[in-house]
Amino acid sequence: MSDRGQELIEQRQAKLERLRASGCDPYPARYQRTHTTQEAVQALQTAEDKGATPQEEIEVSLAGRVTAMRLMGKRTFIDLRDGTGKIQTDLREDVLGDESYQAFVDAVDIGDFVGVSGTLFRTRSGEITVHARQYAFLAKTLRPPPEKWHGLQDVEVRYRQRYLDLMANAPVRDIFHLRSRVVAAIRHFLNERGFLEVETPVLQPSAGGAAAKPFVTHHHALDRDLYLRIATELHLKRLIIGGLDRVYEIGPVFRNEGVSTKHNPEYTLLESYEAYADYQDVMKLVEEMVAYVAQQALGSLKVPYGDAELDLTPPWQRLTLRQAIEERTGIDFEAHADADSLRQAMAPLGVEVSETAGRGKLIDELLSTFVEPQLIQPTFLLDYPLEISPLAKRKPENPNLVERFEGFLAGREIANAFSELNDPQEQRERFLEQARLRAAGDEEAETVDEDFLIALEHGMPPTGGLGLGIDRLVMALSGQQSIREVILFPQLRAKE
RNA sequence: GACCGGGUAGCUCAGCUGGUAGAGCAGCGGACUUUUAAUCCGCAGGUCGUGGGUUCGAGCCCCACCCCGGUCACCA
Repeated sequence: MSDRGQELIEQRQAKLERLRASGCDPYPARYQRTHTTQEAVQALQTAEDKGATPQEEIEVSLAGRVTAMRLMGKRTFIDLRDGTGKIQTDLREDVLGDESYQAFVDAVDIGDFVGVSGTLFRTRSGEITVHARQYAFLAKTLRPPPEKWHGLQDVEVRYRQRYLDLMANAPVRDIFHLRSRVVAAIRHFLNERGFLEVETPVLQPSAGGAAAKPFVTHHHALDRDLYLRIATELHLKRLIIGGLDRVYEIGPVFRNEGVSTKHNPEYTLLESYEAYADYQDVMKLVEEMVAYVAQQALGSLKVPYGDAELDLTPPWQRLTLRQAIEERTGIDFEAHADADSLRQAMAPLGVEVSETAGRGKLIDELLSTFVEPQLIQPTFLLDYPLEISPLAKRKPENPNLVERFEGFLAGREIANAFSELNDPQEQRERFLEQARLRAAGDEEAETVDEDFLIALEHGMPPTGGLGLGIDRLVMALSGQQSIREVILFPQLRAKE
């Protein structure tokens, strides 16, 4: 910290000591509020609407952070903000007394938490204001807050010290209020449909259910490595097997991969499983759920997106993955039965692909490069290649494809779902194929989960399963282009 | 991991072709009893990301490193 920064802290510490010396506790244990700032504003508006006369005074005690001060000699205006809003308070020397007024002015800083009690009135310019008769310091601050007008712009500080970002930037607060409403709406939607919310282990002996590298940790007492989950899928299916016919979990999963505007190593995933449903049923569930969430959280099914808008009204566009890729690249992957053939067909497109990529990886490359960025309006792509879908059930009429869809919105994948594979023998074969890929160097291949296979052998009903990225959904609904803007504490490199 | 851009006062930002570091807000002192980014007068405040180098002289040029952002790679 520079001398200047230290000087600003010392000035505030001196004020703190002055308060203490005068017998004032700068950090009292409690303060009795009668109103939030919002309630106080409403109280006066309600009284005015009823035609109250100015003589019928409304007494309030409220508390908040000082966000602005206008000192005018014998009178000082202070803006107080709490979690509900902001109100102006008016402190006058002739009301508080010389000594008390001066003590306040000498000690207060922007950022301090202060309580004020008095009566409500409107200033000449119409601002609802508390005419203060008493004040109390509730928490003295020792560091200066970000600048009031431009807010906090430095993205590094915004992410590392998110509290400053929330303090200074109202639109940031709005995003996280929105995020909370989104999650609440999802829970309400699923609960109403008879889904049971459950929690499954974060620490797992082997991490399965998705193609991703896990984080490894170690349990000392058991002296064994454990993995942070990369998905909740395999445990939720065990619950379906156990007879909990509709289950869901909302929680963090951890994937040991790079960060980008679309990826954070830990993110929040919704997974749901419904017995006796297939992927067509899940598709309807997703579009209805997202529409419901938007209506609840935003009050509209139309969401601004740049100059255009996203229209979430069901039904969403549906097309097969095969059609989508052929329309945008001219390549029909069904006409290329092996990786070499497909790689040759892709050569003119100029995409870089690794020499070792299998046919499924190549198809996925076509999807993510040429199709996904163009899927702005909500769209379902159906019927994915078997080799990149080891947990999904085959299409009866085409054994190379599975009953799987992904949902896209704002050019990003937000959902992935399938008719779950419930044939234990086929699941075992699929795992063994994954094990071969892993042995060949694919760190993201599924591991054979023997315990899960035993569970499947006890019988799982036909089931439709879903994974939906909460962060990406919130990105689309809030118009954000970076996942860091919708995660309170995104992953950053540790700083000395 | 590669490439591009960025890091200057507590905050927001200027800083020319290399010539002794600037503003606004915040702070401190003063004036001020209807302000709303209050206003007015004055003052103070800098390891220019870090470390080397070139130069008479570096915020600016060169090298290395750190951190952030973006693109790519990675990531169904």
